[in-house]
Amino acid sequence: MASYPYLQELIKYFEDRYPAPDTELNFSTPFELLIATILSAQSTDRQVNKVTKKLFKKYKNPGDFASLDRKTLEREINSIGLYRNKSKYIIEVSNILIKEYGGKVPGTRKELLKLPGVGRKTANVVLACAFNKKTFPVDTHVFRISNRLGLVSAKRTNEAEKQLMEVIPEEKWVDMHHWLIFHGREVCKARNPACHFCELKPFCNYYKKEND
DNA sequence: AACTCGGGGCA
DNA sequence: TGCCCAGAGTT
Repeated sequence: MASYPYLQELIKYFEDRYPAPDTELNFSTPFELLIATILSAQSTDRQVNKVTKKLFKKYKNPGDFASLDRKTLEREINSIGLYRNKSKYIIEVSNILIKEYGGKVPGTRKELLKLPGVGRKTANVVLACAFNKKTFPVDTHVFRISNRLGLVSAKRTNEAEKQLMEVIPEEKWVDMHHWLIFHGREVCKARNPACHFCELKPFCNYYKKEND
């Protein structure tokens, strides 16, 4: 069992400083969570939340989306990047859910990954947040920050996923996912990270490397 | 492994 | 204005 020497300090730092994670937990159904997560690819939560708030007032279940004309859906979500692809995915997913899964979101990774527009990260978010399954969603931020902090040493997201699940206590997986994303977006950016502002320097391999 | 989708945020 | 991004699919 791997361990991380600064784990308790890290968790306390995030708990004290960063807002309670709510992005993925705010949706009332697994289906809404799935759609919102598909929409979130390469897009900020502000963009996505703005759209989903309106969208889910008009359309709530797979049936509402399955019969939708693509142009109509595109107009609803065109303030989000990649909106043509996403419209297509959402309508296709909705039809598959109706035909194959009785209108419900499937609860296994294998089934989720077969849905168009659903990759490893989206599947893991749905599994973790809607089905309480043991997964650790890894996106580019989680991957970058967990490597910089030495939580993992991984060249692929799948490796990082496994190592994070070994190092982080299970009850903190979803929180840590959001904390790392928040930290990655606001402070520990891919380029020009705000190290001067970051109190995690003592734990950070990236900072050490840049300053020796 | 590289390329594509894409509007909005930010320098 | 130009650069980049809370991914996934295609070639």
